Amino acid sequence: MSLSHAVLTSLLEKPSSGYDLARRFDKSIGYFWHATHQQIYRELARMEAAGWVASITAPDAGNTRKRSYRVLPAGRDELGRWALEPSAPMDLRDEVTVRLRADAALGPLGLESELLRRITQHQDKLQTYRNIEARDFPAGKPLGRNARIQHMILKKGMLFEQGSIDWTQEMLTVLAQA
Amino acid sequence: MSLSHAVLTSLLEKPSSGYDLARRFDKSIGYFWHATHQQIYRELARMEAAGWVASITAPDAGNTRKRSYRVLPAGRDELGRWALEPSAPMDLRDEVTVRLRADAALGPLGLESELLRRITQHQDKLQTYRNIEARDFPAGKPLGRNARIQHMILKKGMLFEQGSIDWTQEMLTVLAQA
DNA sequence: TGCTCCATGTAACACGTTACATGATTGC
DNA sequence: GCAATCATGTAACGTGTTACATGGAGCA
Repeated sequence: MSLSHAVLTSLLEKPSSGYDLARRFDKSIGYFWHATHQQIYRELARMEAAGWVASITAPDAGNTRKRSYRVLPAGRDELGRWALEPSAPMDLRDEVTVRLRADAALGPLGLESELLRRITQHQDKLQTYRNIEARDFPAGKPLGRNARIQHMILKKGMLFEQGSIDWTQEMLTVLAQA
Repeated sequence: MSLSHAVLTSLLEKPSSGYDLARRFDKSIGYFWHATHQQIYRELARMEAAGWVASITAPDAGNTRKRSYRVLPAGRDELGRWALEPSAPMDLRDEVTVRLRADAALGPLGLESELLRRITQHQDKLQTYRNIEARDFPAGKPLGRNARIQHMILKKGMLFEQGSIDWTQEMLTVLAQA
């Protein structure tokens, strides 16, 4: 698996506490790799035991338990090693396709409202990505290699959302025909 | 989760043995919902205990243990109930985006060959889908409601593969620029 | 005889989700 | 004082993966 490597990458970009990582996984990187805070704490504990990361009491901890994690050389090595492994293609397991197959097998169930709801969700997410794009990758500003890579990852999300909207709309017309 | 409901749907389309289901999940439906044979046997056992499906010794079992499963009314009801539940949006967790982020954080790692490999995989899958489309949904032939839904699901896969090819090619040009 | 495929299963483990617990800090 | 948020964690369970086991059938 690669949750640990996603966390390593995120930590490399910015040393953080588990809580901050969890919130970042709910925002930027997490749009592409969801994880709950329990998963993240578990991975951090494992990686610290493995010597991939180290933690100190966070500078802004005050009287709290807040800890700050950073990547150790062994973690960098592991991440570089892993990044070059061949990776499995993404699988597209979307519950809605199963529901549509069930609709086809059982007869019309009235999935239209669900599809409309999905379109709204995709539009919201697309707008979120567009806002991030406008903020982080403004048109006309020259970007470095890292920024261009990050921008492409964001674009992937935008393409996916737009494609989902278009496909769902076509699906609605199919359901509308008798 | 919904593996059980995916299996129910598949069984509804055609009563089958666990082995046959596993092979179908490796072909048609499985392009959109992967499952190993162990998962399927586990689900079948659970659903039989729950009264959603029933099994008999398969007609073509011979001296083997082969069993044939079919959906019971309780299973149909459950599937119809589930299909109208609101569903979570699909998450796009692609390992390659994590690897690219790692590349951005660590410096150029040489992911080009991996990306080229992915393009080939996406092209192969696209061709597979096109073959299925030519066989099951030939142009000019009028299709019923069910066939149109199945066709749309297949199209979703084709759109995804084509989008992945295009995006990966653009990503390669980004990596090629210094 | 030995090989491959058919067909089902057990066991162990890794990953993901949900519920709950604990205590400090911040803002009204 | 009270609620919300910050911050970390335990426990239980469900899902997904990997390795291995078992035995029949078909074929050279």
